[in-house]
Amino acid sequence: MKRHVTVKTLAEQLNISIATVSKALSDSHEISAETKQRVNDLARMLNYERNPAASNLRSHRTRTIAVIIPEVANNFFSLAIKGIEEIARQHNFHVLIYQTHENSEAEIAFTNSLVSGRVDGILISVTRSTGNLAHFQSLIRQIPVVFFDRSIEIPDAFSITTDDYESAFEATRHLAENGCSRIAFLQGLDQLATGQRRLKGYRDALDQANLVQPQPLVLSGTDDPRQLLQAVAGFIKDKQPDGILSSIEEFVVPCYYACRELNIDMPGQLKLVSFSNLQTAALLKPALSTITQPAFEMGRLAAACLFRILNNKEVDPCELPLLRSELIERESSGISGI
Amino acid sequence: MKRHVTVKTLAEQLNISIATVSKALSDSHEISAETKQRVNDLARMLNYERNPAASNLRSHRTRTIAVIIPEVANNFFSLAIKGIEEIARQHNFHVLIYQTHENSEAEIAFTNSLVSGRVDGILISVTRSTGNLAHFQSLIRQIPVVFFDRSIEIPDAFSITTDDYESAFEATRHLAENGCSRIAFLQGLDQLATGQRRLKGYRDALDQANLVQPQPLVLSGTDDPRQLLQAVAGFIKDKQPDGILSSIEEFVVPCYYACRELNIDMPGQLKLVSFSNLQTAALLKPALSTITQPAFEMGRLAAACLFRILNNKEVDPCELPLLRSELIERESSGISGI
DNA sequence: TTTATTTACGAAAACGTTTAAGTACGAAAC
DNA sequence: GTTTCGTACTTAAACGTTTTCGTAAATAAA
Repeated sequence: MKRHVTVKTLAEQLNISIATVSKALSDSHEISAETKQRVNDLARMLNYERNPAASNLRSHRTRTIAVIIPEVANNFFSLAIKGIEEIARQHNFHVLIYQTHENSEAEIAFTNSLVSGRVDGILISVTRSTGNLAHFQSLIRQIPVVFFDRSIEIPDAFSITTDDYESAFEATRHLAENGCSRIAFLQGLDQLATGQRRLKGYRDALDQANLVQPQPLVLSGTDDPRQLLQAVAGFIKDKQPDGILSSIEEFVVPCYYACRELNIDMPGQLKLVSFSNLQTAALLKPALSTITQPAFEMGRLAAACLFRILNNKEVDPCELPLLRSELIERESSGISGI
Repeated sequence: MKRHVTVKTLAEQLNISIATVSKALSDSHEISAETKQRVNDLARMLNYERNPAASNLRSHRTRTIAVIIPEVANNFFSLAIKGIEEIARQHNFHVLIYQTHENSEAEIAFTNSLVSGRVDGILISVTRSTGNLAHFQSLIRQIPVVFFDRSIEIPDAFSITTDDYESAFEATRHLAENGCSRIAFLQGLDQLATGQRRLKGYRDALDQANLVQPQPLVLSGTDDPRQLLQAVAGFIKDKQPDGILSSIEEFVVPCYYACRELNIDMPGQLKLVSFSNLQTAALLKPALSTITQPAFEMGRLAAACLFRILNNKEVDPCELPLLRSELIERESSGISGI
């Protein structure tokens, strides 16, 4: 095991001080071009890599960001991570991943463990049960934070979201126009502003189409994914909707299975539109109508926003763009048959 | 902005030395129960979080692992990450994510940037074009590395893989038994041992069924995902297979579209089985027959293996379990119609 | 010529931990 | 009664950078 090469090694071999080496490596203007050249050459030759711990400790910068999300194994979030990682790469930053599994206590534990200088900034899509605003109030005062998709309502918080209200409104109207009169809403994000916006879009569209039911047709999400099928099947059997707008992708598979189980023809007896980033939406039977969020673009934008903040550029929380989702009408919400 | 709380703060308030504080926080046997109690109480009260950089620098341990994969936005890898993250959580470790996008130079750059003490260990699923064995030879001597799924052939390297040969063999036989005589293989991992094993399973099964063609029916993957549809459609049109075994999930959507485009009835004229972790496989039209790898379990296992190594437990590279994939026969490889 | 200013570098002090080595004290061993 | 030992601490030196401040020489301004 040969000795690890440090700035000291380089300094000794070149007969200069470690300060000069350090400055040369970070391309300081204090150092002559010639010296920089010599240092870089030797560094390359000896495969020198600066020790990140020492560097972080001294400089209070980590070149690392954290991404906190409910689940990695989800089409939306994995696409978002892809976008985030791409931007981080451009800035030569490292990316830490944390999954909350919709557990808001884990979320708090993660953020707490991050404020002590492990990362320079945080990108977060909160748990569906996140309610502790005070925690985030204090968090965003300690470290740069950008929320994406699932944000919470804090003034001055940076968040990148999509046009939840408009797309839910449009999808609901689309169902109404295609003949649905009992349109249900599968809510997965009850407590969140994101979920509330989608719900409001749905409600307003119902209102406008004069389809408001005496009893609301809204199903709240369950925590246990294994119970989802039963919950959805029970809901459909019970409420007999002829149209469904699902606010999260997780409901899609249960909906399809429930229809098979209950012998319901989709889209004949029941039409479905879902927020979803399924690559196979068009290949399903029937092809799924989706509200497709620009997940990749959201990841990129959220990360870009964070880096602007980290680079001390002016960012106005109120002027962040609202990304547009796309309603893609396919068989599941169209006329029967193919 | 109030002063950050460090061991020094705690030491001063308790009138003990910082060494005692540090040892108390790490539950050293040198410290009395009473002192530990006092330290921990104060730490909690002041929201003390140990500075990771200082800790890493001094202790040469980071409590961080890196995961290097081709893509996050892929059902197999996102499930694997989920498993990895779960195990890392149990050990209170942090997880860094790096995407290579199948670029082996990026892979080398990542690993090089990691050996200088940024992480304690690496989990990697290599690029499909990874060929530089020497690089990995030297890497595994510098830092604990565990390969998963896409491994490379280095003696003494730890790798967690599935029964690629057997499952490819079985799937091919399944196609043959269901009447296919011109069975093609869509190769996505040409250079890798993983891909070679799958190819061999396919070939041996063809051989056994006496279905070897004079001209091999093998399509190599392309680098550009946008060209995949054209490549697949061209291949099918050209070679006229009546059965396809696809070695990666990326070929699935192109296959379905190609069939539509070429007006080929699946499974009537062409049957398909693919390595895949699609959640919607059963809902496609026709439902997709898959070889489903235990991605989540692989992630867990690979991570567990890495932690055994990090904890200096004996691990014999040759005795690592071979995980079993599951062949799930559905409509796409079955009899026509539903 | 004298006095600023600029350029290129060095000395040394951080950054916040961990840990090796040392110490004081009481209890047990002889 | 001395010696040994274990317990519960302290001291001080790392770990490998970055950064502040200082300085000598060279150049420009006066």
